[in-house]
Amino acid sequence: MSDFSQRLIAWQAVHGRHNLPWQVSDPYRVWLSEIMLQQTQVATVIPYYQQFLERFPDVASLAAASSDDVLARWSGLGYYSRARNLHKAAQMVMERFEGQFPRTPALLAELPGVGPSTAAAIAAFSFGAQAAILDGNVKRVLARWAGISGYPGTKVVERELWQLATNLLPNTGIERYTQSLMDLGATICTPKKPACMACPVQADCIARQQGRQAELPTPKPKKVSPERQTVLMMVERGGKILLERRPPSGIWGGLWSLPEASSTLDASNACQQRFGLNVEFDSAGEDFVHVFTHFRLTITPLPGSVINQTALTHEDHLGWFSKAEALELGLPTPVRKLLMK
DNA sequence: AATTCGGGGCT
DNA sequence: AGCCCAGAATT
Repeated sequence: MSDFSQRLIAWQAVHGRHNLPWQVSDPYRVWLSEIMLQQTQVATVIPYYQQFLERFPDVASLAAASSDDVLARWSGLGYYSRARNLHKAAQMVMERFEGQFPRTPALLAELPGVGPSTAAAIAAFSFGAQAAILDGNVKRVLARWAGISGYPGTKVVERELWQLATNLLPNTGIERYTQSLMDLGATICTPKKPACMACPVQADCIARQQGRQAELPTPKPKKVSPERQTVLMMVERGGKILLERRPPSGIWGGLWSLPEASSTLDASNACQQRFGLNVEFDSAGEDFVHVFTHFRLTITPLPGSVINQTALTHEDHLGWFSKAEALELGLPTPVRKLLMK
């Protein structure tokens, strides 16, 4: 049983990934990579990671940055609460932990954006702590190897997987073992068509013995994703466009976005009410669909020009930007696409 | 305990 | 057109 970890460690040494840019012992770099990699694939993260490190080479520089600067570097990666929490956590490391990352999973998990699995990964990679991770890769590997059925998002199944992950930990070599689980899930024990013949634990894998690789882990029960609709107003005045900073929570929290209207008919009224602007709108652009995890958003772009300004609006969450200036901001992807056209 | 957070890559 | 990804915070 304990030989599970030894087989994985031996396999990783030969067949694992060894050249990922965050495979270092600097806890700042490990932490940054783990946050970026939450629900995000390695290939997507790499360019963001490198640019982010150039701009914020250490935790002190990140803590001292403005939130606009941090969000701008995150723009396009998604799950923007990660960027807000990252910034807060950097400040917490500076103030509460005197610039040094804490060394235990429990303390690491007190940083915003660091949950149980991420805390364990940071502690294992940076400090060699005996801590179990449980990300999507590990859930799949363990559910198949141990033949655990049931959707891992439910509490019962998740508890069972955590228990198993903890029981399987090796006494030594935690860094390579942790990496081996991620590597196996990413390269061999893949969601579809796993390469079982190349797997170091194929001999005692329950899913393989029972031919249930395609059924495990049990998929999330699917629901129809609702449709939503919005109008994004592209209000121009003297070569600049009006952007609005979104509230800190909810969709696209904290990002700069085109102001929304509930309908094309309401746009003119909305500009008058909210911005004190008399705007003449052109005909609407072509609708396009932006897909989120849990709903589909149909966007109607609506260009318009300011006729006159009836009230002074010097609000902190509003701004006029040239196209070039706007593209430097933290923007949601569909807004970025609209501005680039 | 279930839902809410993005976006891209892959099949 | 779905599915999945080095999940956590919120409700």
